[in-house]
Amino acid sequence: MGAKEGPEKTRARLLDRAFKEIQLAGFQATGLEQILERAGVTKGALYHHFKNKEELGYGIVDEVIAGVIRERWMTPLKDAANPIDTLIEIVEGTSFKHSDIAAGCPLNNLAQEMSPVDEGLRWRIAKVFHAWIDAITEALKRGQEQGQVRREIDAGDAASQIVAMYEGYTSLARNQQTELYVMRGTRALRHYLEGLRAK
Amino acid sequence: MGAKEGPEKTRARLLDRAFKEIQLAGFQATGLEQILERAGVTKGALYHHFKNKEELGYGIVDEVIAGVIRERWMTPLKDAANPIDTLIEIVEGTSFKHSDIAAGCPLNNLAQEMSPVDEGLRWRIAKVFHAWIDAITEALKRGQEQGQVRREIDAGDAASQIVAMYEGYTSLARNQQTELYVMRGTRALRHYLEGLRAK
Amino acid sequence: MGAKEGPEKTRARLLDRAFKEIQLAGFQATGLEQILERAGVTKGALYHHFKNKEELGYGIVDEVIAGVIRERWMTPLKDAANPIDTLIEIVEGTSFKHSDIAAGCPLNNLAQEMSPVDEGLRWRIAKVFHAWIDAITEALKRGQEQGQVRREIDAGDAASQIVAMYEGYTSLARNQQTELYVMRGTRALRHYLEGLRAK
Amino acid sequence: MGAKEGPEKTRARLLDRAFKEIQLAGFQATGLEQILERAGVTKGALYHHFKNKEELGYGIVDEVIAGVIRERWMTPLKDAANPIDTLIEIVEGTSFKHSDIAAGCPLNNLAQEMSPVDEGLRWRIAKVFHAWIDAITEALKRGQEQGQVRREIDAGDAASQIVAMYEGYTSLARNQQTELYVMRGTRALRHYLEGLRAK
DNA sequence: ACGCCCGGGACGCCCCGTTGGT
DNA sequence: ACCAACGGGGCGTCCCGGGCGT
Repeated sequence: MGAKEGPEKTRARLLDRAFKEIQLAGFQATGLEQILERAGVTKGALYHHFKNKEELGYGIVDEVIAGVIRERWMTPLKDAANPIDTLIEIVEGTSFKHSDIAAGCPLNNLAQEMSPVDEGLRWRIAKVFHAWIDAITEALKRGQEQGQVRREIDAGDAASQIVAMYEGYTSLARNQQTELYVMRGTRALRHYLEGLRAK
Repeated sequence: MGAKEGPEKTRARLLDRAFKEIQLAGFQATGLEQILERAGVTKGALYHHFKNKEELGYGIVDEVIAGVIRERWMTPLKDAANPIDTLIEIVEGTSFKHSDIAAGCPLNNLAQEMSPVDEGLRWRIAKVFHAWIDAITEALKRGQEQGQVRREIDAGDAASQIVAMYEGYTSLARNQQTELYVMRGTRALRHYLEGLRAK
Repeated sequence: MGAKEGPEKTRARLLDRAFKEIQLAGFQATGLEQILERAGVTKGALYHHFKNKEELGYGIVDEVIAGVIRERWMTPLKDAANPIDTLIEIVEGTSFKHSDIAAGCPLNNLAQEMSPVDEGLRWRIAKVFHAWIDAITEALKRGQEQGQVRREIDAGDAASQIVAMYEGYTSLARNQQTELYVMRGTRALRHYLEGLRAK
Repeated sequence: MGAKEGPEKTRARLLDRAFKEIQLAGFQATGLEQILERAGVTKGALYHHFKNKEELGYGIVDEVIAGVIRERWMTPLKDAANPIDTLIEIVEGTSFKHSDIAAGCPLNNLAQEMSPVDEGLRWRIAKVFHAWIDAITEALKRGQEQGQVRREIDAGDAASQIVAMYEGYTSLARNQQTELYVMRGTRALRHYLEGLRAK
């Protein structure tokens, strides 16, 4: 089976595999059997760890996706010498791999698909978005205090702008399946970020 | 039955109602029976006009959604005296109604949900996005010729930026269900558009 | 359209095409649309000539299939100098073409598929079988009077035996899709028929 | 519920009931829901044991029908002192009950209905027919070795003749719904079998 | 506690034979 | 003779519990 490594391992396998499958086909289009098969786990095990598909989704948002965002954005920003430099680095690190372009941003994907369908999921996704924007806001505020970021801008507005642009371009790229919009997106974001620097 | 106004009317009712229901719950989560019931049309009529649910989706994209975008964006831009003024008007016309915020942009909603699930749908959505960006690009180019838009900017880049920002903020607002991101979005877009004006 | 040749022509086209399609896939598995398309006739026309699919089936049995049997068996037997010679000729005329083997005997096909499903159809098929066996019986009786057929055999029994063997081997061949059973069938039938000759 | 006797029991119930219903109305005309209801089993159970209706059909052919034929023909022949006596016993054991006449031979019924519709089913049915004829062939050969069966006949041809006659008369009887053809069939078969005896 | 097999039903989509109005 | 509309099922899928074993 591959299991026999303790329940925590099983749970992690489930979350990990479910996240990947859902990323490929969307939440509703992904059957539990499919996840189970790929994870090498049985239905009994799934329902031991999660009450239902919805709660599996909660786990994915709260643990997997939030983790991805945290690792990619929050952690680097936490102890960044200069938030703008760090943000540029993050943005420029965007993958140009075709599969990554087609994958899009997991948080936004789930948000768009599930927001009207499942209030609990919507709410959890909203929390992650909020935390994300908040982390950027805080970083920019610190930048303002340190004289690296222009004082007259509203940090919250700027953080929103960064996330909105990021999601907007990522969405476009995902649908168009072209590098073009990834390029335009990173360029536009860098341009915007440079414009935030204090003179 | 409520019909009896010719087949074209029936087809239109189907498309219209399907669009609305899908906008509320997403494509996959919306059952055909539900659409049928609300439209006051029978299953036979549906399958007379459309081969299957997928082709109904194609009709929605090609006719309904493309029509909405065209009406809201393309038509005003077509004979705009000044593209930037017109774009600002469009952007500022964004509804703050709670239901509209929760609805989001139908094109982007479908794009995010269905792009990985249905290639035919993805392709049709991509075409609409392309036409949309193209219309803005052309309008900006005309603005450049007429000395209303800064000559040094790339019209295509700017058009992408406008659409990306619009979709990004709309997505955020839809998930957060707050006016905040609509406000931030319109403000940011107006700011961006003003920055495109020739001095 | 190809029509415009009077209603009788349309009806004939319908029957003919329906017979062919049903022969290929069975009665239930053959959709009306399929028949209609191949016949180049519209649904309205079909329901003008036949009350429903069932009655179309009746038409096929009474007119097309009965006609085939009549032409192949009854007519030659009607004015046969020697019934045994004629029967042997008929039997040896069996086609070895792969498509004909797979087609089987239309009467028996319909009989096996539809007898438990549609009493009206069963009854009409039974009538055709009866007429068929009857024709052979009569021919054999004439043969007995003319001293060509052994007097001690029961003509009805022998006629049944001929039809039963014919249908039995045809069924086998159709399912096995091999010439083998056609060969064995014709050989066995000829052998049996020879055995009926008066010494 | 009625079950709770292990999965094997459920599967058997499904096969058994499906066989009976199909025997009454044909494969295509028999709805799964109908089978399920009569079997006292739910759809979930059905699709746990079988991939789809087709595979249920496979199960019926391979397990139920093949079993019936085996029990009725193969097993008695296996250790028959004299194959001809045994065959006559089998043939004379044919039921004259009206419901049995109308039922016909399950193997031939399925063969005629489904051979052109489902290749997988056709193939499986063909295998059973082959095994059936083969068993008779072997028995006759043993009879030849033991001096009970005439040496000059071809055992394979004779076996085919037996099956073809059996199926032919059964078909006729099923369609005509008369004992007449069962009588004629058994009489003809006995006559034929007696003719095979070594003098 | 953890995992597995078997089973449970509710829909989901779609196809089919059919009927009005012209 | 025809187009448009009708609506009943058909099969299959999906998410989910319960009983057992370990």
